[in-house]
Amino acid sequence: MPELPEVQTIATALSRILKGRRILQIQASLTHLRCPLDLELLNKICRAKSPRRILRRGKYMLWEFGKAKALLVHLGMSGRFKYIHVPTPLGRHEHVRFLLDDGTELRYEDPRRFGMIVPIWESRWQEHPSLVHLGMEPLENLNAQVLWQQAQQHTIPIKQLLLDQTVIAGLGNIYASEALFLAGLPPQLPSARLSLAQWQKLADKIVETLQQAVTAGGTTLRDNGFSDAEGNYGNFQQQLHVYGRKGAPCLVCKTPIQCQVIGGRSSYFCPACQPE
DNA sequence: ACTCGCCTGTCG
DNA sequence: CGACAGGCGAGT
Repeated sequence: MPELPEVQTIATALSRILKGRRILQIQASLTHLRCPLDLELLNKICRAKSPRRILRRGKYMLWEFGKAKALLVHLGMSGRFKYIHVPTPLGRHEHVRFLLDDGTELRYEDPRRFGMIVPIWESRWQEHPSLVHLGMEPLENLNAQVLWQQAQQHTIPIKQLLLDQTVIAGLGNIYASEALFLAGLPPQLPSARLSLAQWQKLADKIVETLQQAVTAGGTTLRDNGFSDAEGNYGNFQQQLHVYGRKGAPCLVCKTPIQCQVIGGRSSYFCPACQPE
């Protein structure tokens, strides 16, 4: 479940690894992840080339090889990259190999196969259907006024709205819970009921949380096992206030943290610090 | 706006 | 051994 900070951390690590390195060949042991793997086109784009840059948009990564040549990569639930610089037998879920020109390789591992690696050829990547509907980029153009306006049209709980990628791109379960805690807002509050001032505070806390998580290199928990392509773990788990802390005392007021399913997702909050 | 299907590891 | 989480897109 990599969210924006984890995807950013991975993109940064991949940029380091691929800088000045050419991709010799892409191999795959499966025909599909979430989408079909078009090996032929993937190789056509990447073979003997080095990505100009690796960008992130929401939870997507873009490996840009040219104006109209790119790989669109999403890690789904369990996708990760591993940098292999010592001969290592192929793991059961290491589905895609990127062989590099110095004898090292990148492997894409994804037990649940919800990720995607999609070649974009001869169309601007900005227009790809997966990207075109994404909402605001939180670290670039989060706008409380626009959020407040959009929220007027929704009846769903605020926590659920924060996970809607067409509204804000890149937030997932961990950081939505944390931002709501810091803003003092209960996750079940109907979206349309937030005042503009509350949206301004929430937007600030979203930015603050994500920036700190990027600085910490993401969040590594037992159930996500996150590490970047170089095997570095994140540190933000030490700064979590509510996520995964059901029954534990609130770090501010010692009230036990509650967990409630909202929109089908576990939502953690402090009933005292986030009153209705 | 809700439901389903895609998957496998982990938990009860 | 069954239930379930969980992002996203397609279908209703």
